[in-house]
Amino acid sequence: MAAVVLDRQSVVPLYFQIQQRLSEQIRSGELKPGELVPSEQEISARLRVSRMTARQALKSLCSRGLAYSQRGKGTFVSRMKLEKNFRQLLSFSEEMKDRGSRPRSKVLAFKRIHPDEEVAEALHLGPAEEVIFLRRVRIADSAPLCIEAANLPARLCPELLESFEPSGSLYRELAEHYGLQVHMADEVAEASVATGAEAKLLRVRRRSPVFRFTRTAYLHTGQPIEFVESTYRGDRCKVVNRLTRHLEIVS
Amino acid sequence: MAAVVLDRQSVVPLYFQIQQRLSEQIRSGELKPGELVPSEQEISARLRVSRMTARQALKSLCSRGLAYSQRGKGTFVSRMKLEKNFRQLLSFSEEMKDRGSRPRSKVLAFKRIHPDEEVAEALHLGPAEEVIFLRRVRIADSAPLCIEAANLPARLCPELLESFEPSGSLYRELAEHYGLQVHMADEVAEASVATGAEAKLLRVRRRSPVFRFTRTAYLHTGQPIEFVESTYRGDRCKVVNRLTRHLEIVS
DNA sequence: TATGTCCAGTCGTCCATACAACTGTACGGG
DNA sequence: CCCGTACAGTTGTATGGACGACTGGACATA
Repeated sequence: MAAVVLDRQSVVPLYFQIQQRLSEQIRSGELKPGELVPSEQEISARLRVSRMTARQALKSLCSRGLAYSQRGKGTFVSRMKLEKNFRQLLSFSEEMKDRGSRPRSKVLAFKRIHPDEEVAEALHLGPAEEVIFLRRVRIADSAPLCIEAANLPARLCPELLESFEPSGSLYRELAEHYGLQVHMADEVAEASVATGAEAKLLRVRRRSPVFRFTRTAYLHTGQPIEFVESTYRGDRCKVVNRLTRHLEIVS
Repeated sequence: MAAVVLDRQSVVPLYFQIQQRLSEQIRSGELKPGELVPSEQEISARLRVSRMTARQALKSLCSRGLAYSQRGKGTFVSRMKLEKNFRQLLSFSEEMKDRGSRPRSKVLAFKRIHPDEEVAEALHLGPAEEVIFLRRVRIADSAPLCIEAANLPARLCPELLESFEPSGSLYRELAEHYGLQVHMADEVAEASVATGAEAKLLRVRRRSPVFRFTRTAYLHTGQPIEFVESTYRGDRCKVVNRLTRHLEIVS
């Protein structure tokens, strides 16, 4: 494995090339869980990079959960299950594509409205600011999966009503037309049962179990871009999460 | 705000002191959302630290979601709602304490058993390895909140049956007695309705909405330490999550 | 006016080095 | 045999410097 070559002309940073190399070795099993990963010094010497660069590569490995460091001992490959498929922020369309389904939508409403207080608050709207409102039934594998009602600040996507085909992917439209990249979201999930109206739209029996989600999505600046309320069929979805124990140092 | 003093003798790293200082200024409103945070150079000059140290402070601010950096422009205070109360990995006891309730437990079972296949798989157990099994009804504010069934590898906490008072905090026992720090967990949540037996234990009506959680907790080495199945009353809990859009660079 | 150029400010990457703190092992003295 | 010391290897922190890439504005030019 020694015959490593870094491309020093590449636009890809050195530390990232190193991190990719190590990731591959971990995934392929060349480096097994619990084993020692090459030390900072070793990487530094072997690849002729400074220790700080080697260190940056190892740190990004750790932050991705593939390894962990112990002061005085070294850096080891994590025994974690997998680092895949854990709850990322995906749009409905992306999620379906991931699962190999073709997403479809039935549009119930698509208009510009004055939001209620909760929405205005969540989106940090000024008084009298309007939102684009989009309510859809989302369909996967020919059966309804959820009812979704999204609100977006009209100020940030003023031509959405004209340019967007409302059964398509909203996130893609935002990215391609307005350069708006959704970066993260806060989500609240509740367990509940379907109302009569919901049951009809979702084609389940009344009082069937459902998830109710309330989600606020943000750009990387922290600017709120979307507020969504959705109701998912309980029999067709699970919520997968990775929780970390972020110990606050209390000084 | 210039009269800043860093304690260079402290065990607290310089970058951390700087980060704390900036966090405070953001929280107190001295630095407002959207505003420019002191640049790396400015911090470096003002506090007489190297630029790398200033940089480390800003980076940790960003990773905590309080700020974001833009190449060529600067580092800005995030417009994010708050950075509190988002889903950390907390034990039941910790969570209750956070909310100001006194947690109680009714122990239904506490014994050493041979696990079924699902549990053995999740905990990476060898053949014939045993687990400590603990099943409890968790009570908050004098009313049942959930039923929780935990499995721990007996190898890692061999004396638990003797030393642990099973209505207490399991995580604290693990930390204090065995030096085992839970670091993260993967969790699957489903929306469902209570069975007759569950309804009785939770004191709700049959077919009331519930969350079913399946959680595997890990040490920072990735070693699985706990596998829990629990059923929460849907009317008494919400799941709050922060999702990030972790764009993989595809080379 | 419109356009292109230059420049200062900023973050991203990378280098070489140094010391502190911690771990595990080897060694020697009691 | 037990215990402390010394030492080599590792990560954590910190310094100081360098260059590249990008942004935004000032300025000159067409």
